[in-house]
Amino acid sequence: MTQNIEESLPEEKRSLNFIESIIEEDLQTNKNDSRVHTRFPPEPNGYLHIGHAKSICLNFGMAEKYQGKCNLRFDDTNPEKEETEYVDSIMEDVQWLGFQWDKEPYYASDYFDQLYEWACLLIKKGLAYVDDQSQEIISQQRGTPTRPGIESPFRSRSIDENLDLFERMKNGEFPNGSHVLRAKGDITSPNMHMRDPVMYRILHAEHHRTGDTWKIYPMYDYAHGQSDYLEGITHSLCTLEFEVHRPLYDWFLDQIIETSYRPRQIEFARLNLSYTVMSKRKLLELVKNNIVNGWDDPRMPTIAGLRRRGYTPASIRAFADRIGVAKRDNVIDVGLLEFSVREDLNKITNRVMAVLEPVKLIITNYPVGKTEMVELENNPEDPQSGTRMVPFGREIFIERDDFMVDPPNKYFRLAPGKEVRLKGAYVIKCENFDVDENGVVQTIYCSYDEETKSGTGTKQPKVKGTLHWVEASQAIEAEVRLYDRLFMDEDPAGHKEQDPLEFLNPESLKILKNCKLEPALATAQQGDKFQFQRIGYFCVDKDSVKDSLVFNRTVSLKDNWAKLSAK
RNA sequence: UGCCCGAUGGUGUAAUUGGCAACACGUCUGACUCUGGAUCAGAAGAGUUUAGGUUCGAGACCUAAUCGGGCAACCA
Repeated sequence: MTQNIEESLPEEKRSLNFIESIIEEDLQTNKNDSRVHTRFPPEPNGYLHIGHAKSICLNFGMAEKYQGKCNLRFDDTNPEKEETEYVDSIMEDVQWLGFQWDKEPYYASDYFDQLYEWACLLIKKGLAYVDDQSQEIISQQRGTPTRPGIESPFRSRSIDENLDLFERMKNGEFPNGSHVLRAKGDITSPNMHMRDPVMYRILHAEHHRTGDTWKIYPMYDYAHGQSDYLEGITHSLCTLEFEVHRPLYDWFLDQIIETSYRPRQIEFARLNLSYTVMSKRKLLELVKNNIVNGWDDPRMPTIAGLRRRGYTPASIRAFADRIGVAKRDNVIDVGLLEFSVREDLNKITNRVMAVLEPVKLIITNYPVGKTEMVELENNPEDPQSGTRMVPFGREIFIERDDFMVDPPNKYFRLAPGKEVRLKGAYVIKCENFDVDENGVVQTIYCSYDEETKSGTGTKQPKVKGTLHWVEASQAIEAEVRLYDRLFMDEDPAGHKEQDPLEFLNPESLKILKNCKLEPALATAQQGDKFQFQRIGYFCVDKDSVKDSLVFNRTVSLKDNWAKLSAK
């Protein structure tokens, strides 16, 4: 767990977000005995994405900051949609992000008995009734946002009849859809959610935890606040679309609470990312249509996808920190996410040599058959990381991009007659090159100066460029997958007339087959992260097998040259 | 044409509760560099949606308008 920032910097007054302000006010007034207890309440019906990560960081973060607790609670009140598979992936993702929930995970389904009892209590208080009407009729009677509803003819049933009917619903005597339990709200309320909301529906379905014990299941509105109350939650943080549900959240609580303790629902704006879709439905579409290769495709904004892409938990937490929390709609630039990974990977990742699109380079005056070892720093940002020895020889590979027959003005790399430094080795000068019938460069011929060897200090001519390289005879081959953003439009889901799929980036995945890597990489393990010198950050994909490595590009290095040459 | 919420540089978030707008990303300079990365130094960019009002003083408070978002699952 991360250190409490306020503690380590007691004098520095950090500004508070609106949720922190509320919490600190509650702390000052000793509300709920000055406890802070939050919860992250996913429905186990899909994979978590970066938007959930914001919520996770917020909920667990508030608990950490104020020495409180945070529960993980599965909101499993709809047996038709929920599966154990999702429970497992959600737990994995939360822990991977670096958070640990209080005690064991909780489930709304753990409260089904209590919820049922409270429903009976509401009936006895004359505050709930069984409605025999169809879904369509009930919906019609509810009115519209601009027109009030009308009361159900079953609204005035006797308490005994309601109790009897509700019990028989529970016992499975009725088919799906034949009855519901409704709260007696105000059918004319300007807030649709107060117009006699459904508390229970009949569902003859197999629940992932309670099996076929229950034939009736509580609705979100009825279950959520009560679950918060049962767990001692103090601050129930959720997204803005639940704002209009808050009066109902409070209303249910009013009916059952007999203590001074009371949870409070606070809403914040959900995360939107540019060039990304975020809804479960649209993400599912990408998976179903095989536009991506599963939920953990490195182009997906899912936690699993980001993990496979090479994102670190720390980078996602830093991102969540930077974007802040407020109530206004927002669209965060994906660039900020990318900045956050680069920042972290730059600190922790070892530099290695990898040539993605190789072209052969022969140093004509280097002895035939000779190889030597040169010493390279593992990570200049981390003095503890040490150095390693890398083979160098007469024939090497360099990046095709790093040579131009007819270079523009500010090209710092290799060209006929030009000199460059080979990283960690010698300064070479391009003497000649071969092209095939299409004019594609086949081999580059250079000369080297033995006295320019790195680290010897004997002769250090000023050269503008330094290239990465891999010695040819000992190079290992690998597949490298270059990932880019999935959509070309800033807001792919924001067009009324057009489907997001119309904005797919045809180059979101580019597979390079015969990349040349320095031999030390042969032992790289799944998940290992590196900086490919001068190119970007890469990690070993799960598709890797021994002697056939696959690397994913997490993110490129910031490329000023690309910007320059685009001008 | 109802109710609820929101509106601060390109983006996001602040402004210690009324005292002439700060931070981060991005952008642009320059320095340094055996990664055109990183790092370092600096700059540009908003007068806070609009109109009234309260006040000596408003981004903060009040009223209205405008714009944006949400609400009519037996989903969460």
